[in-house]
Amino acid sequence: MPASRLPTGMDAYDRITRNAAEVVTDEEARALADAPDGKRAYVGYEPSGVLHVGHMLTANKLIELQDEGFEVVVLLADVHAYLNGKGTFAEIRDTATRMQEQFVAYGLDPDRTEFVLGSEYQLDEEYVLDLHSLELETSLSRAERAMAEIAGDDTATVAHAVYPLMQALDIVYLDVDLAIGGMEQRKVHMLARDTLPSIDASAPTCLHTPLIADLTTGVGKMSSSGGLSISMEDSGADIAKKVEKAYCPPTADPDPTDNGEERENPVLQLFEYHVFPRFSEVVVERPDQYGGNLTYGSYDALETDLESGELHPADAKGALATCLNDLIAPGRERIRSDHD
RNA sequence: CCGCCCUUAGCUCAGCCUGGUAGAGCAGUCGACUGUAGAUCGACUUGUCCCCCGUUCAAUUCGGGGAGGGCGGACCA
Repeated sequence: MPASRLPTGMDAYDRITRNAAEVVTDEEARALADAPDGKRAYVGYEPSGVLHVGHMLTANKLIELQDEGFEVVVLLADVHAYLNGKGTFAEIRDTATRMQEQFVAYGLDPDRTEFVLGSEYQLDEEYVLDLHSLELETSLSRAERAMAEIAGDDTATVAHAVYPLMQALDIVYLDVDLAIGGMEQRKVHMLARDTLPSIDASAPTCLHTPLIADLTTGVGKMSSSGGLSISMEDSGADIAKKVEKAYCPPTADPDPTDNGEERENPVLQLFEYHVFPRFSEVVVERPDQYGGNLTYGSYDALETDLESGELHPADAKGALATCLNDLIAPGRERIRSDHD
């Protein structure tokens, strides 16, 4: 497994915010970057049996933050998963353990990562009363809007309204300075920033990672339910097949669809957000017929070559599949041995 | 609590009035064409017709009940 290798010449602020879609606020992030030691960053995940690229994208950021001196907390949000209808409590608890193992296999240092099960503290009387206090401060429609990107299209339940408020409280109870999440978390985090002062708690700084576009269309975000997604249980052949099918015009900025929907290039996104943060060098194997192998030390160089036509998408895809497979292989081994 | 509308393929829906177990678009799969994918052609696949009871030779279709969803009203001295 390659260690994360950050480009030289970047200051702490640049490294902390690298590949972020958004930071709230910039000033707060700069303050954290000035004195990162002992500061705490966290991400909460609903336990699921198998990590997918979305989990790994935020995990990349956690690994980088560890290297910057942050204390990293991973919340295995079993109660949240239960509130979001992900199964019985016993089932969810079981998957939490496996998820933790996969994060470690992926590269989170077990000695420097605090894994916390939500139910360890979220059912305490003090927590529940604080939660009710936040409920008093929050309109139903605000809570519902915060959850819109998280809870599918199913009818909103009372559980869904409570869910984001618990996320806000978690930030207090886990003593978090920097909340990490995908862009789908932004409304939850904004809600936390708005309402936490009402219980005399300080609002967190937030850093949001981009969402990888749908693999086959480049539209919207990759979902584990709908289209293709890449997960830790994929075999090398599975990954090769999925990457093969990916939408990949020779540009980082594809034209919108006929319906006017914005499109991204998911292959380039995977290079940018998954491959280069973890590999210092990427070798693209290319038949002599087309010019032989290419080597890239940065995402920008690869993007430039794809745009110019020097790098053909089919060759880029081959390298992408190889890299993704290398990233996933340790976790896949972990899953396999669990099944035995 | 009262009333109205909805529930059929993965998705959006048609069909039901005038019973004979079902269709379109999109999606998906495969092929052609591009050194990837997409676009474009060509072919193909898909269903406890929400559940229960009843009428009938026969119910997705008619009747009753139930569940889930949407909307409106009432209550809120």
